[in-house]
Amino acid sequence: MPELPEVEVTRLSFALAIAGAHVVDARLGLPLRWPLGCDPQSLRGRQVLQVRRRGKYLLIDLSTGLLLVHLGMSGSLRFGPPGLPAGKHDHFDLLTSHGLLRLHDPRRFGAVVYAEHEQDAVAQKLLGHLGVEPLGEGFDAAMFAEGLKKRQAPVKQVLLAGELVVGVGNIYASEALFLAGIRPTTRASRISKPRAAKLHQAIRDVLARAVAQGGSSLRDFSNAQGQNGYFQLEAKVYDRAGEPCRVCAASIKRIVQGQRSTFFCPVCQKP
DNA sequence: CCATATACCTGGCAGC
DNA sequence: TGCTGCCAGGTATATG
Repeated sequence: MPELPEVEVTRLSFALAIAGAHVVDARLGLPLRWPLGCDPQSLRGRQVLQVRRRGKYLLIDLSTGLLLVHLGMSGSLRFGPPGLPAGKHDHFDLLTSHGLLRLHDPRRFGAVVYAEHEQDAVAQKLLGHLGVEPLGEGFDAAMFAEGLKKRQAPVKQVLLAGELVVGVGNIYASEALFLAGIRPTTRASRISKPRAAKLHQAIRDVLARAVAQGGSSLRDFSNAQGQNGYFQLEAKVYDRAGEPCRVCAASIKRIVQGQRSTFFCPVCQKP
């Protein structure tokens, strides 16, 4: 479900409210993608310092250690008053002095992982290979162009891999490639420097705009306060197979790349 | 090392 | 109503 914008929107919606809280209790539901890695009750008494984001991971810094939270395909976080009984898909609760942080994740591809330090092996196995932050200073057009040159895979799959740049998932990969006028099947290595620069800008634009719109709320996404996002209302190609391109009216195509759906305009996007 | 396939899991929906 | 098959926003791991 959540790509970088949804994760960032989630973070923004509860980070300030939870900062400074003390952990009163924690509980697990059914197993998630990876084990927590500690006894949830051992978190009692620790203070929540801040909530950061790295790619699609949320990092909840505690006075000792940190929690890495990933929303997988169907996860969402809620932060609100305690007391609501856990539903069948609520698989992690962090009860704090400021409220209850709850992970709801029907498919359980998400995870909450405890690490003593961000540099520890458990954390680095998940974070260590991640590419640069697309909305940060380190996302440089020239470096991005060079990175693309080294990859033979289709550009869409290079974006999804997250080793060049993080946070671009299946929706925003299709959207960014449309904005850049690049066919998703184009080999990354064959993208010229000017077109790479255009894609670089398109990625920044589409992600920043999606954050501003509160993310995309396909199916069940909403932020930690339960509010929906509106980005999907302005999707140019995603999930629009057979519908007219908003620019040239040609029929939007759907193809499969690496077992994932890709959408593009055959006229606006050149190989 | 690189590129691609597989596995994890539940629910919604179209079609019969 | 209920069955079947397909689809879904991710990514570590296995395989070629």
